[in-house]
Amino acid sequence: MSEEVTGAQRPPEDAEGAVEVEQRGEGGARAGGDHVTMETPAGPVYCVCRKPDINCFMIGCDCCTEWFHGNCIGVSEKTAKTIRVWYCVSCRDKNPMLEIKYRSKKPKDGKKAELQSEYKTDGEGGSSPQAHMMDQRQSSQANIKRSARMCGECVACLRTEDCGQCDFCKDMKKFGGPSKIRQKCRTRQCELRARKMLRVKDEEMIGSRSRSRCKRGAGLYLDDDDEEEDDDEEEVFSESELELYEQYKAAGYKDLVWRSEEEEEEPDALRKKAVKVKHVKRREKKPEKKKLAPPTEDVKPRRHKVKQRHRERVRHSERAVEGGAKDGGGAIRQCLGPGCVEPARNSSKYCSDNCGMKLAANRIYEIVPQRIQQWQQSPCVAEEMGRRQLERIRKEQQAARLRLTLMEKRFHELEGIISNAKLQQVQQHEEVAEGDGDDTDLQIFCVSCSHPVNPKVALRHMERCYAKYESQTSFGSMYPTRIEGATRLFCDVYNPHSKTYCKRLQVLCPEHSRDPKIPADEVCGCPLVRDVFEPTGEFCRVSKRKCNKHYCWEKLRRAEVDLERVRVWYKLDELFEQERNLRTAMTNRAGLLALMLHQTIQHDPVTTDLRSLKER
DNA sequence: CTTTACGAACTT
DNA sequence: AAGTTCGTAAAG
Repeated sequence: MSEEVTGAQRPPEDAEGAVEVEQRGEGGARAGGDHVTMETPAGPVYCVCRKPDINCFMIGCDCCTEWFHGNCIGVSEKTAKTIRVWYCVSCRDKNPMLEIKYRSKKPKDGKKAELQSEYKTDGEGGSSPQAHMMDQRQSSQANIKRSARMCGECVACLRTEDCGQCDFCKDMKKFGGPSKIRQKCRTRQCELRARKMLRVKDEEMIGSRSRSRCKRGAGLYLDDDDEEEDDDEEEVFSESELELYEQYKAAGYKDLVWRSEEEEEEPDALRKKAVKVKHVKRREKKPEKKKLAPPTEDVKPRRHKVKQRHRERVRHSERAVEGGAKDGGGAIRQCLGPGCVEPARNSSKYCSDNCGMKLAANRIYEIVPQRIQQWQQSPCVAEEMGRRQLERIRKEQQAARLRLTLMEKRFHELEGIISNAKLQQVQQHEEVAEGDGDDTDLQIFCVSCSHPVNPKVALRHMERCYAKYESQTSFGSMYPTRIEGATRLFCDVYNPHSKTYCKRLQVLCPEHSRDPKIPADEVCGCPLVRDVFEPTGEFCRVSKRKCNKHYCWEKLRRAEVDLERVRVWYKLDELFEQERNLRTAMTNRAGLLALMLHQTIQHDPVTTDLRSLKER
C-alpha cells in the first residue's frame, strides 16, 4: 500500500485538539465532531482506549469522524482495504441504519484500482470484515471529498469555480500559466484545513471580507486604541477574535490564551502553543518577576510597551465609570463616543455604532482641514509628472489612431485590388512560360513534414502542410473579441469543449476556415511587381489553380494588413489602459482617505530632494 | 519561517 | 493523456 494511503490512515494533523474545543465558544463551526475527542491537557486522544497513539494503523468512523486503533477494534490494515464506508460501534448502536459498506471487488492491482473503486463503484455486498480510509471518503451531504487540506464543508471547499485572478489560478495551465506553483485557487483553499499561506492573501481580503477584518483604515478611526498598534501584523481581527482579544486584554493576559486566526484554523500549531503559552512558562520560571511586573508582560518588548500604554488608557476610561475596575473580565467601560457617558457594549469601545461614527466624524473634521492645508503648501511633483505623462499618452494615442485609419484604408484598397484582379482573364499560353524554367530534379524539404518536394509545388505543399498541423491545435482565449468598428480581425469561433474563442487571425485560421474551392476559370490575379516593391499595374493572369508562384497571395496580403491592424489596436488598448491608470491615480491623490492615511514629510529640500536638484 | 518549485498521485 | 492538487524539499 502506498505511503499516501498509509498517511491517510492516521488522524489528520489538525485533528480536533483539546484547547480548541475548550476555547472555541461556539465549537460547532468545525467539520468534524468535536464531541468525541475529549480534551486532556496532554493533547488529543483517540479510539475506545482513549490514548493519544497515532503511530499504528488507524481507521476513521464515517459518522462521528473519530479515529480508532486497528488493534483495539480488531480491524487489520489488510481487511481495511476492502471497506468503503465504516462506522464505529457506538455510532451503529445509536443509529442502526448505519451499515458498513464494502468494495465491490478486492483491490489486488495496486492502489490505483483501489482508489478508483473507492470513488466510482457503488456495489454492495462482500462479507469481509471492515475498515476504511478516512481521508478518501466522501462527505455524506455534498459529495465533496475531504483530504488533509479540505474539511469538505466550508465555503471554500464547496466552491468549484476557480477565480482565475489569484496567483495560483494564473499559474494553472487552463489560465495559460506555466504550472510551476501547482496549487488550487486561493478562493478554494479550505478555510479550516488548508495551509494559511495558500488561502486568499490578506490584502485581497480587505475588500471581500468587508469589515470583519479591520487592519488599517476603518479600524484606525473607529478604534481609538488600536491606532498605535495597527502596524502589528498579528493585530488583524475578525469580530469574534476582537471579542476574544478584548477579554484577553481585560484579563491581563492571565487566563485567556489569545488565538490568532492562524491558530484557530491550524489546531496543530495551536496545540503546541497551548502547551507552552509564553506567560505560563514565565510564571513557572520566574515567579518573582511576575509579582513585580504588571500582568501585561509579553515577550516582544515593543509590543509590551504599546500594550501597556494601551491598558493604561483603558483603565483610565474604566475609572470614569466604575472607579477603577481592573483585571476582572466583566469590567464595564465607558463609551468613547464624544460626550457619551453610557457604558460601552460588550465587544466594543462604544455604546452604539452611532457613537463610533461620531468619534470618527470628529476625527475627520479635526484632521482633514489641517492635512489639506499641509497638502496645498507644497507643489505636487507627482501631479506635474502625471500631467506630462498624460500629454505623452495623448500624443501616442493620436499617432496610433492615425496609423489605424491608414491601415483601414489599406484594408479597403487591398479588397479593391483583389476584386479587381478577379475580373482579369486567364491567359492560356503564358501558363506554360510561368510553369517551367526550373530544374525538375531539384528537391527541397517541407518545413513542416520534412518530405522532399518539387520546388514548383513547394509553396503549395508547405502551405497545406502547415495548415494541416496548425489546425490540430487551438489558440483561444476565454473571451470573444469586441473591437468596435473593426471588421474581420480575429477568427473568434467558439469552442464549447475548451470554452474558448479562437484568437487566430481570421484570414489565417486553418482550424476554422478552409480555403475556398477555386473555380476552374478563376485567374490568379496577383499584382505583379518590378524589383520587389514597385508595382507594374499588371496582374498575374495564370489560372489560379495552376499558379504556383502566387499561391494564396490574397490570404497573405490580407493577413499582413490585418496583423498590422491588430497591432495598432493593441497599442491603442495599452495606451487607453495607461491613461485610465494615470487618471485614477491623479483623482485619488489627495482624496479624503489618502489625506487621512498619509502625510508628506517636508525634508530639507536642498539636501534631500535629489530630483529637484537634478532639474535645477 | 515563508516562498517557490516540482515529483507524483489523483482526477477528468 | 492532460490537467489539478498535494506533500515536501530547496531556496530565500
